[in-house]
Amino acid sequence: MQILIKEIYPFFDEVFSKLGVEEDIWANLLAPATKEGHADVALPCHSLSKILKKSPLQISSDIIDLLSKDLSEIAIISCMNGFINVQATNDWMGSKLYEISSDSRLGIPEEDNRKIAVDYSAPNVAKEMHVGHLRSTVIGDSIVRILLFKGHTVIRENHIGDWGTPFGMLIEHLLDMGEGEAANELNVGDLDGFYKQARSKFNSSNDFAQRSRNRVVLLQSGDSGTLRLWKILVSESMRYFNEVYSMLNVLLVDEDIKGESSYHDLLPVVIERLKDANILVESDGAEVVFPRKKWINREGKEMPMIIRKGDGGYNYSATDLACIIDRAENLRINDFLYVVGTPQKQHFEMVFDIAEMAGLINENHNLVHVNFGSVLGPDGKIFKSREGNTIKLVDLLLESISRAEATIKDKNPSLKSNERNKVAKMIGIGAVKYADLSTERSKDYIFNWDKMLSFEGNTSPYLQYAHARICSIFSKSNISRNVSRNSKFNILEKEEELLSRRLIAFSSHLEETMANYSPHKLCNYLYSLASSFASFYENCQVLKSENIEIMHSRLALCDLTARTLNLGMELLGIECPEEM
RNA sequence: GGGCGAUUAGUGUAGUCUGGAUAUCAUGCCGGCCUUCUAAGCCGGCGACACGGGUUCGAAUCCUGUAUUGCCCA
Repeated sequence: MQILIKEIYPFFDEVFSKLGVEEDIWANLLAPATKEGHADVALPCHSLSKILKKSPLQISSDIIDLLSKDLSEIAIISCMNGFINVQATNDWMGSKLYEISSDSRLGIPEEDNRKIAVDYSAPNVAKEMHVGHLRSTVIGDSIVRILLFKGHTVIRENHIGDWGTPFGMLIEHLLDMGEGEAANELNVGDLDGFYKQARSKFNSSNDFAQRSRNRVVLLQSGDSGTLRLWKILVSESMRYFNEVYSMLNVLLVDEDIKGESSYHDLLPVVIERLKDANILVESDGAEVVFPRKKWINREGKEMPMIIRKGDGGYNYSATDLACIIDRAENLRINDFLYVVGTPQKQHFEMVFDIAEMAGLINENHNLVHVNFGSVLGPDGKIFKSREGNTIKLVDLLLESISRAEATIKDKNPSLKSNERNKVAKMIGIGAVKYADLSTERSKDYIFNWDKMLSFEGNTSPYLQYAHARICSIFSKSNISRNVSRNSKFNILEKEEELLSRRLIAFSSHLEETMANYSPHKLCNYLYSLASSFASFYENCQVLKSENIEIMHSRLALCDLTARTLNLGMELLGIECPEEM
């Protein structure tokens, strides 16, 4: 209830200055109540006890005596256990709801524009997308959507793995197979099959292995014939990735692709910069940098970050540093967000440290590793199929859609089949995405069909269901959604109060969500909103209200709830059907 | 060996950054609610901060030790 805090702040300011308490002592104490049932906003007085030389109980009651008259329009003030409790009045909430409802942004302010790069998804050319890519893609996409909505300039960067030694072997395999045949296989999405065949030939045939090594040299020296073949691999893979992206309904498009190869020309610059900064040293034939923070390896020796290997090949770290130069100096980015798994934590700490040591970035740049945990199977190990293979992301999504479709058939047989197809996609894809987004991102989670597709608990189908029920009310009435946007909110029942409180809190929850790039906070909020709507729905008749004013007020609550759910879900990258 | 993280009802999960009241929510189990807007729902009950020390008026939250566990280290 940040809105309420803002509103009552001046009143507290006045009282505290009378009492002679400095602003920086009390200002942080005024915060949302820890328990929703107690109040909207609370101020614990215990720590003021030493300053004012009185008991917390005495202080809280003194303060409310000085406050209550002035605030009665906005909130009811009470005190208990040394806390001052501030509870918004229904009238005040009604007027806030009216303001929010008449705003197309639902009360979410735009922020001062920043230029932000979000690095996410990052599949590998000629390799299948699996659940490991799911989290990066889904979390990154939600963060992008929220930042855009908040008014920032967002550069999406999809760093596909399109360079390095495996490409020698892949190109040779493509030649063996014949271009047409290979393109075909990649196009139907059998990337893993293609990669595995190449890999097994590489392991079993010395001749093939030698050809592959020669091919890498040709590729890296820019041989035009080789580059042409390489481009076939890249473009066929991209075609396939785009299919997955469109299925997932994420924003990534071809323009967002930044292959490792695109930093190729910058790699020598990286070496130069590190040399200029006097931090590049030679170690075992490799060119390395020792970060300021010490890391110890298995042998107990201080561990450097390798920039360039003894054979002259560049490491990932070099590409990462090149990318930092590009962002800082060409793109002029303020915030760099890396949506990459937790196992890469040490890597990023080293890279960021070195970027700073080399002066590639300064205090105006904000580099954040938006890390996330792994998706685990039912056994608690990295998610694999029963045969021990990695599971293709497409198969996973298709299964989710077909499971959703079966449920719809069962629960709502009257839905027409073409409609059912559309809804099944929204529910099936939404379920997978929501399951991924709704848990605190740094934690691992166990992939569980029954749970994510359940209509009970904190799931996407539950939220979509709440939305569909609201749409159904409007379709049963002859009142349009627009009409209820001009209605007054008249809050009477306790279910209406709770729903109203939560509707008003949307903007502050979205704020918190972005403060540390945690979409799960938005999920939790939307779930609590849907849940308070469900109680309202059971206990407060809308279309059969006692009188017309109450009906219009309730319709307005329904409309605002649906819009909030819809916008919230949109920011997560999930669609809400009107009927399901 | 070094480093980083995790541990909250039977199960899952929020809260931990920034200490505050009776620890969130769900699932599960038990008991209620459909002649009324989608019961894919709602209402009520049961049940947890890994363990020890410290700091504090106050600790799930901060510090520290132990146990268990996950991940990273040319």
